[in-house]
Amino acid sequence: MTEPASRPPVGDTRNRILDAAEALFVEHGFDATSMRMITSAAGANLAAVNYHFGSKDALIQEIFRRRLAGLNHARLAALDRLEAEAGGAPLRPSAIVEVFFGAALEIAADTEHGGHQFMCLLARTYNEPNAFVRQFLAEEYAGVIERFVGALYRALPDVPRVEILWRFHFMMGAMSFAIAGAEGMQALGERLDHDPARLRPRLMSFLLGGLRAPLPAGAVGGGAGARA
Amino acid sequence: MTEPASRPPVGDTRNRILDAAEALFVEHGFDATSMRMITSAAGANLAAVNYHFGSKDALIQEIFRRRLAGLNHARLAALDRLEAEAGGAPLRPSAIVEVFFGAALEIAADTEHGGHQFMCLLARTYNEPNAFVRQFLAEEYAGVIERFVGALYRALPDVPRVEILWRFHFMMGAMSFAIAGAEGMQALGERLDHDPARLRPRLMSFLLGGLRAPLPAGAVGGGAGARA
DNA sequence: CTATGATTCAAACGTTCGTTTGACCTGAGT
DNA sequence: ACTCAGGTCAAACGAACGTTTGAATCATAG
Repeated sequence: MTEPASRPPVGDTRNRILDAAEALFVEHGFDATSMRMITSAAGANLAAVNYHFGSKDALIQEIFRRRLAGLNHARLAALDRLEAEAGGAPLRPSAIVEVFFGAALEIAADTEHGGHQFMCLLARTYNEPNAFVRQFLAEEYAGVIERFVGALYRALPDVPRVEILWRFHFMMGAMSFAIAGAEGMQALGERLDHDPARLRPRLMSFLLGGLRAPLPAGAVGGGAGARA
Repeated sequence: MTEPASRPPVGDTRNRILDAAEALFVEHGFDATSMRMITSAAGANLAAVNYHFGSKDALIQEIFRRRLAGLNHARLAALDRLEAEAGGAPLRPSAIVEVFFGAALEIAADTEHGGHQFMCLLARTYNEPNAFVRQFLAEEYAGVIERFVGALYRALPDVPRVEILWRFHFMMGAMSFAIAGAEGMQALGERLDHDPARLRPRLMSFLLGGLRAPLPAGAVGGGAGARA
């Protein structure tokens, strides 16, 4: 049998390693987290990572895979539902933005099961120079981005597609900092309430304001974006 | 004499190391760039880094120091000039945003002297987990952020200061992705023109749209932000 | 009870890391 | 000519890295 699925002390070494590695990668980064740190934090033997995953790189990929699959599937399903309800009519931009970025914020609000830690890791990884990590993220996201950018294009027909792509990119940056940068922000001087319940409306109004801002002078169709 | 300042083959090993290290850090990150990569790219001996800088960490700090000092000084000087011209009247939010983020985009547009490379490195480093890099950035930025957030607060008296702080943070995220994420964006599927001359108005209209967006429901003074 | 496959373990592998050392070159000061 | 400080160099340092190995352990199936 491949998965015994019996009672309590099941093959959980694998999961303990995934959880410990995720937390350590958030705290120190990929390169600065050694196999010995991971396995000792997980209470496992040094060889356990290579036994269960094959290599450190494969462990990193598995950490992202197990979380991103659910996230992006939920995003696409929610967009499908929205478009089905609209029955061919273009969606409201705010609804599209809510689906994509709200899904991320919901995971980031889950501090119990490591969701917040993972989203910090993911947000930082967008700018990771490591080649195979970038490629893995790009493959995992390509289809989702295309779907959402397309939906926004239909929702904002006056805005050129390239402008929507750029603004989507800007929105990703704002979300990235909203999730991962809160600690770094407190270091930057001032007090701020870090209530995760208030983060969502804060980020959403900023994102929508940016998305629907008047187009820059050079762009075609130079008018305002559209209604939300 | 400390600086000979004589003719051609002056003590430029130090500068060659700084330039080579900057480029390599952009391409591979801090941890993945070894001293041997740096010194061989700079055409110097392996021991040269420790001789001229003391350690790898000190080299990293010096790379940021020599660039950030000028950038943040220029930002503060431009804000001083703006406030002097206004003669006590609050500034236009768009002018404040232009000064802070325009200064970064100007350096990022300079591909000749490594400005673009450095801004990519800086943008990525905002989310760097490395402890001493974070602290160094925080110290370097604390005063500047406080000045600009204060100016925005006077320009937008209806917006609570904490909301301005958050939106400034979001704007930093958008700028970070605007500068550093362009390559990662192309990997995400679609074609996009990467004309640096168009990047600035694109980002600026997005930032201003977000900054002046209606406040989220929970915030005090729930009205719109302000004029720009 | 024994055989089997999966898992854990201590120990070592070879490599690369950042740093240090001491000799050597060079050019200006006396 | 000699000194001496600033700079460069090849070589080595110990430590930590990711990975591999082969034996020990364990639960279960025959």
